[in-house]
Amino acid sequence: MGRRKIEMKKVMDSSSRQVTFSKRRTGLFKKAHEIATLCGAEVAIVVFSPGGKPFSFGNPNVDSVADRFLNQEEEDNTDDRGVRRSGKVVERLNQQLADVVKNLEAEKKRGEVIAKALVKAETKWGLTIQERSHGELVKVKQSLEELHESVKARESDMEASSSLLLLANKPAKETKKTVAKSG
Amino acid sequence: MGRRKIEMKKVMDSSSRQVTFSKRRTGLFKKAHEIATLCGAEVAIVVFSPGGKPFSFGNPNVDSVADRFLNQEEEDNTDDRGVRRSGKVVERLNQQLADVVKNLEAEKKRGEVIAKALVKAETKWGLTIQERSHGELVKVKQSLEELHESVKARESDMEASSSLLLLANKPAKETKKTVAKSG
DNA sequence: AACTATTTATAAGA
DNA sequence: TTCTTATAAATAGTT
Repeated sequence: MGRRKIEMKKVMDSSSRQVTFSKRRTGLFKKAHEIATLCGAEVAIVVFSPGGKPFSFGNPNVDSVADRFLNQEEEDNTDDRGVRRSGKVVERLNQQLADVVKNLEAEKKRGEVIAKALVKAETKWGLTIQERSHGELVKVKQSLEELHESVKARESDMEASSSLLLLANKPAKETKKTVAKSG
Repeated sequence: MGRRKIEMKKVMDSSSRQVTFSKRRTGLFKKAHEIATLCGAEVAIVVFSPGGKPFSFGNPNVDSVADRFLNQEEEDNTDDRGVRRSGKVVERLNQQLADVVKNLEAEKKRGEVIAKALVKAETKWGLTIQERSHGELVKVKQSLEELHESVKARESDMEASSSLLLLANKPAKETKKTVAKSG
């Protein structure tokens, strides 16, 4: 779209590649803004420049769109031809997933409320937040450590599951070993 | 860009709004593909149509770009002048968060591999994998989701704590800005 | 950063 | 929906 048509391959000159990136990023984000405005669509874009710098566009914002996408990607279990794969299993998993997500959303909100309250309190009373926040930080740290432990625990679970899978995958029909463990 | 210039406001006719969306989504993704190709840029786009249907584009793929973006944002705690905000505490917390997130990512991938393999196995062998593995899969997925959400919850905590810390350290100047961002 | 000659994207229309 | 086509926009090369 300019003085000449260009080949659709990587621009080799690093300098003009950067220029092209800047121009086109602007154009891309403009288009995104337009489709959002014209169609009431939610959009999120993340781009890394050739230099590795991140740029983002979001309407209403990147995070909310990303969350929405991730949370419902689980529902999308169609294959290339748009045919729904394995019914019940996926369906059940989705159900459980939905439950968990629901619970967590609630927790998340609770956390936000508390955080905001804290900040407000500080603003209003000018209290010695430092001490108070220190307590908070300690809690966070503890939680993180617990989480870390949790992750480690899960790792063994995963390995157990992997083994299971390997068994399941083998054409073997005789090896009816009692597949134990998971919790 | 067409027979007439149109106002940049929401198209009121639901039908033509859908048409506009389709056309522009195509164009948007094309542009994204081009900037990726020409500049070697990584791009991820998620769009929800006015009807609420999700569409995505990713190069190399949505998830990897999203991960890169999210992980990187956690690392970026510099202000406008490139000065690192609040020192050791936040730094440590960030470090820990990064570790956890890292673990999570690994878990997630492994989980996906297993899930896919399971589906394949089922298709290929027509075995009653379903029953055997169902319990396992459920547990794995559940664990992963719990873990994921836990991490998210922690992130909220982190932000809250960080806010408090920042307030406590209040250097007087009020600047936002984090990463290049528009929209 | 601007400036255009061209190429693209796309609003209407079929 | 898919294709056409008249125009508006984006942008490659230039200054």
